[in-house]
Amino acid sequence: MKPETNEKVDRRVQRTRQLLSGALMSLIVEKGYDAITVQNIIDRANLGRSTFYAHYQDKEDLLLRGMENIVHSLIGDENVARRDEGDEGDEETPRILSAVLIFQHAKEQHSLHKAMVGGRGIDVIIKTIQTHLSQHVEERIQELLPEGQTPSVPTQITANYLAGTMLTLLTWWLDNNMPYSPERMDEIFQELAMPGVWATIGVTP
Amino acid sequence: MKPETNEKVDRRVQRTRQLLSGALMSLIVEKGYDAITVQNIIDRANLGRSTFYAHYQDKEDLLLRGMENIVHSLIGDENVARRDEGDEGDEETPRILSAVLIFQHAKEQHSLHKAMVGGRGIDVIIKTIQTHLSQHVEERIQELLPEGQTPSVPTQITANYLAGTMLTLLTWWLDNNMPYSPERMDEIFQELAMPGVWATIGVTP
DNA sequence: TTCATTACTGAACACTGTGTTCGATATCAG
DNA sequence: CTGATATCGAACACAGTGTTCAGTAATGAA
Repeated sequence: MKPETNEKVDRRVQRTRQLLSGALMSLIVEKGYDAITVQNIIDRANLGRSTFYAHYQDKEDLLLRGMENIVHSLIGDENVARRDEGDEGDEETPRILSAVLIFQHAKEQHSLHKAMVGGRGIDVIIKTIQTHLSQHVEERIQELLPEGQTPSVPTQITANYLAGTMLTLLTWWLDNNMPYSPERMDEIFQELAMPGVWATIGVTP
Repeated sequence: MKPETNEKVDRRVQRTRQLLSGALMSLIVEKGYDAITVQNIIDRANLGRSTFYAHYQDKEDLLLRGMENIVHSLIGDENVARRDEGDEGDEETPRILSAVLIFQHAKEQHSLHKAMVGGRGIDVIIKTIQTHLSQHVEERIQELLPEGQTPSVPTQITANYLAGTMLTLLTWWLDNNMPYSPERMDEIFQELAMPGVWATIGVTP
């Protein structure tokens, strides 16, 4: 409702939201999303029941509103908002999606990642990540596409395919206790997933 | 007949299980798995509450035990148990996974498919399908692998990748109201996913 | 047909978790 | 200081779960 003026939020509100969000995150790692009750959350955060419902509709609402942060903390901001460029230096192989960053990040915070996307992950989270990644990839493809050329497969599908493959590999890797290095996983990703993409967009790296 | 095998189940038992399973399936299509209560199921099946709990632990138990049928009805028996062979005739392009059958099947029963794997699907079902498909694919890859050759990527990963890609595409297709024909989707699948696979196993189709 | 066995019935119950309400209390900004 | 706003927490109504048990019905074997 209020664009900018609304910066006069009571300090208590910010603190409350942060406590709730933090409580949820730590509980997710500990016992998994499904097993968490609202009572657990407010106990952990030391807040009253009605306070919780004054801020969020339910457990899922809390999860969803904290999603931005979660996605960043899962995938890494570098990847999420990689409008930057870089890749300069060597032109040799353009990168559409740098799997290595994601796998490295997952290794650092593997408890969180495992709770979120491994095993019985939280499907809302997975879908969101998939959507973000997919969008990011689609933009990258558009950039790489030669002038006026039409790929043999709609870019939306290709983007979706790449994002999905990324998550499939990540999930497998986490479920199997990270048996290869992030660098190796990136190699595998590039080797399995990319040839088809290069062919469809008519670029030979 | 089976002398010893404990197949002497009361006809009522079979009928009961079938009613419950059928009730669950129709309810899934109607309102989605999450929204279903045990009460809904027994109302639809016209059975008593205690009868339900005499057979199954809970809603998920019912789902899991009926899974075999479900997976078959989703993927199509031809694909699930494709130990057959065929593929004779033309040797031209060996098929590891025939996506066209799956997409065709999904089109015929798209309400069920959508409820199961589209949008907010049932993750237990998706995981199960992924596992079955992945196993099937791994066997096919082993068959195609030239004598004594070691692929550059572990076959388990490749199989997982292919099954995951299949499901990613299928989900996208269902979520977007099947904008292309099953045949076209199969083409896309072969074009995007397979080149990397051929490269890693050292086969050029 | 008879009859012991096995399966289904359905109401009652205890239990867990949800989401709301409201008066009392604490903390805010000005 | 003061009025506005946020939190507290107990109490409540509600929905769904899973169990129990005495009564009833169907089954299959003799």
